Amino acid sequence: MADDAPGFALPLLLLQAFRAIVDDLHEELARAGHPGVRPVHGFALQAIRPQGATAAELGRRLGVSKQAAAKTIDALERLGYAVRRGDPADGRRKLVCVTPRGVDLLELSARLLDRIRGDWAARLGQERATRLERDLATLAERDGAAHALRVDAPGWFGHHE
Amino acid sequence: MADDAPGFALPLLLLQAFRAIVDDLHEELARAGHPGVRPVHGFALQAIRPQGATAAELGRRLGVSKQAAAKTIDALERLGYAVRRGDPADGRRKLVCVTPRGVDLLELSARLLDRIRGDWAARLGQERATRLERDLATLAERDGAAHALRVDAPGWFGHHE
DNA sequence: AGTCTATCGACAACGTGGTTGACTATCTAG
DNA sequence: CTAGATAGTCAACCACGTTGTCGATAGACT
Repeated sequence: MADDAPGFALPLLLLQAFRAIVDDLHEELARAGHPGVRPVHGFALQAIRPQGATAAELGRRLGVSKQAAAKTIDALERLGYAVRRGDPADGRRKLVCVTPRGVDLLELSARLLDRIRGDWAARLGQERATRLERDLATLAERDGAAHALRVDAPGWFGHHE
Repeated sequence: MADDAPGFALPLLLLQAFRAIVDDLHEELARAGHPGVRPVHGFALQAIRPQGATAAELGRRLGVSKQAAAKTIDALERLGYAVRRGDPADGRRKLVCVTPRGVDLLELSARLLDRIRGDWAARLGQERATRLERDLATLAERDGAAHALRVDAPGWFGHHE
């Protein structure tokens, strides 16, 4: 810290970069026939794939309650990206599966994110782009272990613990 | 993208790194006598400094409504980090000022963030740390202009537009 | 002065998206 | 067969944003 950037710049930069990428992605998704999709949908769809998941499983993967996961699934179902189907092997479970439209969304997102990554890799240079990702992975570690996804957490940012 | 990392890794990495830093910071803040403070408080306090601000100004700086800003100010006041005082020159305005405790929080946060930055700079090397920040700044740009703060936006991430 | 308009801060109502709790149905171990 | 764990759903609640409205004040214009 005896040198240049003050420490508080880093989290700002990370957040801004995250928002820039996600906003860019969803602008293009909207343009490409997926106007209603929100960031959380992509995360959830990713967490469902590839074998499907139940609401409780999805909740665990996303770090939220099964009730919250169920609401997200409701939204995905309403938007046509997922369907619930009963599990013949277990009467309690309802397997959530990604629809073809959901698969299309994920594949399109992957292509767009590759394109976005390609854009800044072109600006930065391939070598620095790769190193940026590697260094970010280092940053993302805490206590040696990778920080779990935890997109969630109402009030994580907000006014109360 | 003909090479290594798939594009979808990048936003994940950015988000995880952001959370890792912020969680680290607030763990230490809690240990150092600021247990109740949340990320949003630091952002707001920063936005108030150095000359103070009214609720409406703060809302504009943070990209939220003045009512939402007022609620944040309520929290800051309750926690002892800010005070509202009437403006003798303008009967409508109530100037929000950072208390000594608030200044202490900001200075401590700055020191801790410098320390956190120093930690990973030590792991990465000074040169790469500096370049990481520079490259992140490039990433954070959209349409040439820096992405505004916009910590806010209920449902930006969530289920509806 | 008087009036029009913009702004401040506050109050209320509402919406979204998370939470916990309770309940039933079903699976599984003993 | 029974006990306990677990799936999903319903209901209540809470946090944190929103918009709408309102009275008070400031400033400009007649």
